[in-house]
Amino acid sequence: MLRKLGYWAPLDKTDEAALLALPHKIQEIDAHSYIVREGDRPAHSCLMLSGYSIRHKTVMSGARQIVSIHITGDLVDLQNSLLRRADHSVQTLVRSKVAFIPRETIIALAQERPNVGFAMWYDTLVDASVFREWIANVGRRDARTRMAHLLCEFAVRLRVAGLADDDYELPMTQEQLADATGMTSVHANRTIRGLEQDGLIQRATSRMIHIENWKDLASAGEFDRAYLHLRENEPALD
Amino acid sequence: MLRKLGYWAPLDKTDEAALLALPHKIQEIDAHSYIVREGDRPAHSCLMLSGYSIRHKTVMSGARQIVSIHITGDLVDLQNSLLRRADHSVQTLVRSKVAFIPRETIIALAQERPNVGFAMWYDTLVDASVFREWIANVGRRDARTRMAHLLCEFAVRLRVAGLADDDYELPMTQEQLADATGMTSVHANRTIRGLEQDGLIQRATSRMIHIENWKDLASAGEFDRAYLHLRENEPALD
DNA sequence: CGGGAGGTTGACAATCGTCAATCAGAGTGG
DNA sequence: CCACTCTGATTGACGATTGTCAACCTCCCG
Repeated sequence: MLRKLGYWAPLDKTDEAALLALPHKIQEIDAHSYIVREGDRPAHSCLMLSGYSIRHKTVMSGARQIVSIHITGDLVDLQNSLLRRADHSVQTLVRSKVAFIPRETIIALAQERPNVGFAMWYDTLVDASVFREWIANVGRRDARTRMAHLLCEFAVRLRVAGLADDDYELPMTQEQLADATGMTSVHANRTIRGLEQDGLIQRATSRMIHIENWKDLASAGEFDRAYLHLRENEPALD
Repeated sequence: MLRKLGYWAPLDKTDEAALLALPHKIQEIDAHSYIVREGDRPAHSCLMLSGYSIRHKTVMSGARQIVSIHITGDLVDLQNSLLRRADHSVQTLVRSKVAFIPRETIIALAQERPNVGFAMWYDTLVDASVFREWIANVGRRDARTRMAHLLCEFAVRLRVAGLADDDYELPMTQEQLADATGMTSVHANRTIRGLEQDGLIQRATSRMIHIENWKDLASAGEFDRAYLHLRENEPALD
């Protein structure tokens, strides 16, 4: 479970053992519950063992912006817990299982085992790369492109994590999709229907996405997976 | 010079000495030159010794999005150099002095000296927090608010670095401001003139900004410096 | 069967982009 | 010192994308 960290950096057996030996508390969390709230001083980091969560910020006018979406296996809260004060909230999308790990033990482990520290640092760097792509996404692409891009990103990440094939569950309401892409829920609806009507995706229910035509969807979303910094031997989607 | 890292994490004398002993090559770089291009595999990280630089991405339609702006003292390129492949470009805004440090020596130092490694990791975490704020900025705020927010961020960062007081140089064209805030240069012009006409800022030339009324500007920009994760004893701007 | 959350649709308005022209200032060569 | 040129700033008219408001629908669940 905790081994996703080894994805980029080489970890030996003792590193892995040390990770697995980290003290942690596993908890089932209801859908739509907050794990961390903006302004908190969280004492724990957390790892998604199952389910999905989002990170979001609230601007003063009251609007919400989702800054990232997390799937099973993601280390969600390094960011908030290592910095002292949470600059954003973390919330589950569905009922999820989450492992909480005390902040100090993570820092201590990073200092004792440089390999592990580097792996976590690398994870932070990849996170930052995704953030940069999202800035470009909301800043410089139109609604249709943004939405297609989000669907592509989600598909690739689920695939890499071994959680989906061509069909996948997108556990978000259209309002949440809108908050992630910087538009209104009405426009999100029109946009996603547009993609469906053009034959790029199919939706069995509003939450189940089937990618009809990966090439066209990726092209509509101007999607290039380079920013995810996957391993080079990772198979392409189509 | 290299000591800004000690801002957040405690570094002892030997850590500082090790940082200063890093092999590096100092270079003067012309205005508007690329330090790294998207797609490169850079072998060096760099530190701004003087001047300003930006990081930007280009979307397929050709539009450009600036994802961050860097000032003297910033460690600019940890992101690109540690990840193997640059997902964005780095470009100087003005003639600048830059120290290049080989990627491997940084990684080695981080592993030998956990304190230094943690300090650099922390720097990455703060960078990521700024990215998140920018996602919210371009995703959920209107043009006027975005522009005011950018001006506030720049003012605070320059102030903290000891590089400016109430007046400061904003070494960007309006087209670059537009690329940072996700609008067009025409709209950036109208927006910044709007702020000036409402008495929030004054401009001696188009590059010299004087903040007339910090409270109103911060409020117009919905600016809350928490996301910069400054030290708590950092004095407020006004 | 009723209630509620989320999805869908239409009419209209506001923000912002596009295109194109003009202006201002800095540097350059004669 | 002056014409020339180039880049960036400024402005107006117009159009496109996206937001707002409001209604209605559909499905799920107790």
